[in-house]
Amino acid sequence: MGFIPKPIAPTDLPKIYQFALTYKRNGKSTLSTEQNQKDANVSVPQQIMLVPEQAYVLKTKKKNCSSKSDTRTVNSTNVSHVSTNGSRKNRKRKPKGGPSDDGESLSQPPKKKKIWWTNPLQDLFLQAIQHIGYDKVVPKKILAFMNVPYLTRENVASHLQKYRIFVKRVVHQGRFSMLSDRGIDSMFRQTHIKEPYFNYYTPSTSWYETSLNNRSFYSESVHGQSRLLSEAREPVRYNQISYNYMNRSATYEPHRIGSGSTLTLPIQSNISFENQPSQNEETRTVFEPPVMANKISQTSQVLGFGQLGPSAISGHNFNTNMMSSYEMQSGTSHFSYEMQSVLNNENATYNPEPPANATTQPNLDELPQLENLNLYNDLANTSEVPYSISNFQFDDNKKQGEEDGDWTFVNINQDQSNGETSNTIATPETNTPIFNINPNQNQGQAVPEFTDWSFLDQQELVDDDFMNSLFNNDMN
DNA sequence: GCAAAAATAT
DNA sequence: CATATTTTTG
Repeated sequence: MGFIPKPIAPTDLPKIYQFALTYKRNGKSTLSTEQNQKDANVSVPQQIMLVPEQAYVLKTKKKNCSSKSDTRTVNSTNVSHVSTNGSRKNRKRKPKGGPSDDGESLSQPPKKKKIWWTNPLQDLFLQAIQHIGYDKVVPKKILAFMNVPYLTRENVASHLQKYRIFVKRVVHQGRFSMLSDRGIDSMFRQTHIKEPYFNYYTPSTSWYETSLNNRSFYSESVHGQSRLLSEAREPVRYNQISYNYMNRSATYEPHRIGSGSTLTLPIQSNISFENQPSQNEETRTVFEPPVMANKISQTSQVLGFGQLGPSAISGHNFNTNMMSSYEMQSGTSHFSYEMQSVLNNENATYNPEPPANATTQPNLDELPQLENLNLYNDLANTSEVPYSISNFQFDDNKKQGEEDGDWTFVNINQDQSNGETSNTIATPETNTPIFNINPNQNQGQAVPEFTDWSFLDQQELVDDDFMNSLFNNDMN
């Protein structure tokens, strides 16, 4: 006869009752009218008025003994669970505000409306995380940033929980050694894309798997080589994402910024160092270009994978993965641009601002072009591993995990003292070389030559890893 | 009936 | 607040 939007309120039931009553009396259905509702309100039986409590009882009973017959039972005490699993908790869940037996409970719907995380909401949510910083983000801050009236802290907390689980899963799966927040966010956002034209992803695949398998977000390898070894860098493409998602993702794409975007929301994350594995909390200098070129021997730290063996593990330290986003274009690095933004945000503390006010666009012209950090320019001039330009010392305080197949930070050492460049990957704690990563060199007997380069194909290694080394480590 | 999402409890 | 558990939804 009609529709009652969920959640069903107790006051909706008289209407149903009215329909039934009218039908019974007149032998036909009647749409709800003012008159009908008035009639209903005076004649609703007590049982129906108590339906909310009933429903709870019934639900509980149904779960245990699947008794569906006594729909009239109110306030049954036979609600305790019959646990078939001894270890399982067996508590009764009370609706918030606890419905009492009096009629007052009827005026307070015990259920909250279920939040539907639409794409705009989701975007805002992700922007909040980006703005606050992954390691500092808490529900309350997100809530303040989002400034959506009907959202509660609980809503946000629940969603944040899901987000963190997602992040953890992505990291653990090890498909990518490092992901910028752009990568993570776009993947996470995929889960909430509901528009039909996005639905050519395999429906039966869960959203994160779909995202992980969707390699079109990442540029293909060039010249049949690992991208890692190539200077050519294709821009990340967002072919299948509508413009409003692109806007957020291409945070540092200068030509796109401000060009009629619907989402010019805060683009810069506040990089937090607080949770970095550093002994002190003092602000560290993360950038010092002039030193780099003259280094003979240097070490940087990147994420590695299970190939490194059981010792190369860590917990889910993901704080640095959620850094500012950026986009590389072929041959042209925006890396220095990125660095400047990092510096700008170095001491940023949480400062909730309405998204509309948070559109800080870095001025490209004012940014020093730190050519020494132009990763891909350097790559163009070397046949060696791209992280050779890293001269940041790494922090040895990384936690070590237990499992094989997990990821960890590893040290990548470059030594040029012999006139030749040698690179090794080493354990983070003792800097013990695990293998030689120079294809044409063998760095000593203790270090087996490394031949399996397949892991280099797995991810957008270079920029992220390098960034990671910047944020994690003191300057050399 | 399952799994994901969201709500709610701890 | 983080996380565990339950409920709702698709």
